[in-house]
Amino acid sequence: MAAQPSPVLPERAPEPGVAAPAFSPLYQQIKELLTRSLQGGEWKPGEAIPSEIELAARFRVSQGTVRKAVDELATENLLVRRQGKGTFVATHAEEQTQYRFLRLQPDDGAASGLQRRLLECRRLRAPADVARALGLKSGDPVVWVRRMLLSGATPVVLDDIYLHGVLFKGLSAERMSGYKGPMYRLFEVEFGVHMVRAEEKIRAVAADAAQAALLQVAPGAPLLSVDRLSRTYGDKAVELRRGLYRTEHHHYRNELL
Amino acid sequence: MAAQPSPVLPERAPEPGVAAPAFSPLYQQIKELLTRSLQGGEWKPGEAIPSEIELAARFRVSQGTVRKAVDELATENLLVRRQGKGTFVATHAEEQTQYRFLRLQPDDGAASGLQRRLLECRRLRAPADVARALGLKSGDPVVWVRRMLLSGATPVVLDDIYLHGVLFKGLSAERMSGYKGPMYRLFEVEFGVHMVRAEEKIRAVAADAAQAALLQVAPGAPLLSVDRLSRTYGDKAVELRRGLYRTEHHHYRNELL
DNA sequence: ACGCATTTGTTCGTATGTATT
DNA sequence: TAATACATACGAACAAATGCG
Repeated sequence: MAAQPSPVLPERAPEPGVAAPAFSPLYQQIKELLTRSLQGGEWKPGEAIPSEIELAARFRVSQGTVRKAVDELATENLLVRRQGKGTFVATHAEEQTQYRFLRLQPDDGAASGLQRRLLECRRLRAPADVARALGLKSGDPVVWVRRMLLSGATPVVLDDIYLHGVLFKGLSAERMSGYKGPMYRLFEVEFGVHMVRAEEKIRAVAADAAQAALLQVAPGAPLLSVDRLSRTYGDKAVELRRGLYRTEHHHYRNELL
Repeated sequence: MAAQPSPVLPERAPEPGVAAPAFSPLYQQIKELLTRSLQGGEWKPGEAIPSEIELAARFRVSQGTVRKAVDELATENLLVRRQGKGTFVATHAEEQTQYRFLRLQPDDGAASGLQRRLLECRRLRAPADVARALGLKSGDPVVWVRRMLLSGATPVVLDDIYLHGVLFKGLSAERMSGYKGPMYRLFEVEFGVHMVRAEEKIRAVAADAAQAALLQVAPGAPLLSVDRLSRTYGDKAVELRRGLYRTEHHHYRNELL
């Protein structure tokens, strides 16, 4: 391991006016350095990061300080600790729950078991609202994907997905349709884009004619509208997803802490 | 290391049937003891609990072990740490955000500023579904509250609230209408019931005639239906709340981690 | 099957820094 | 200024889980 002398050192910045932080605890600095390594791809999703001892040596801090930094990254779901094995970069590729971000559940507890059906996959220029959400300029290239999730024969979810055009350059219908497993896994494995968190805005809307036809409900039927903005390392927004959920036999579940 | 007289002692509980943990780390035991003290009312919401040093002495463990237990209770929002002052029991009575559990937001960022209007407050016998949710027998007494939240003159939320009848014995319309501030504060101050967490099930529904009239929308208009089950210490369910939200100018916001 | 090395998990102790009163 | 309380940081030891020889 390289020498890499002390991270940034507290060093009491002389802040006169407003009380800016201007200083952060050692473990926060370590956390920041770890995040940057994740962002830079030094360790890829699914891989193990160096042991706490190694990291402590590399950053010239104690094991306990590394531990606190790793703890926080683990509670934020960027890392996963496994006793006796090591600490691993979180991944969508080997997850117990199929859909980590999908909060929709059948009203009876049963396992979801949803089938995918790909409807569209096309490159187009970003509409104004999509561009704004993804931090692009209006007209910049994006990939548009439309797909459905079905429970048996009945449609349950209609998703319109807009992806950052540059990051997802080679994405095509062929590439998607040949794929088993969650979309976020494909993003990760094929494009090296790992989603770390997301934010959703939920509304009740009435189905218009086209949506009603696709979801096999009456026009005007109430649907749950879920706008999801997903972010990768560094909180960079890379996906905007507009979902319409049928909620006659499913519900969106949320824990309030 | 010290002899460690130990608080509860792991002591291999003789669990015959199911594979229970039967052992838990010291800090988990301390956490459990602290939770029990909270539940028993030894420290009330808003009060300070003893310092880490005192707790360490009381439980015969190190300060670090107490710290870890308190850390977890703080991340679960049961306790609030304040550097230099102490650790306090979380309370709804002195909160920055008015409604801790209400995730509804105006589409433009502006502050909510919702007015309350009490419609009903009555004691009745629990319907089967309410009883089941609250862990009561069908027909047991519950308090039913119906109220609205309005943004200016337009209704936004219609809530039907069912409360555990025994715990909220003296609750009446007079007592509520005279009250400023969030309902959960009233519950806490007047009835000693502090809500620690909740779980919501969200659907899109069509407004029936009565709901439409109250919320001033067309019959059949899409509404967000939010069923919330709130729990106090020990995860005891004490409130079932059925909310109907108008989402033309508001949305339900959720963070996915 | 057994033991050993590795890695994270738990617990203790101590010292020092920062915020509050 | 001093006392108190939480926050940070270091070091050490042992426990538990894992994987390998």
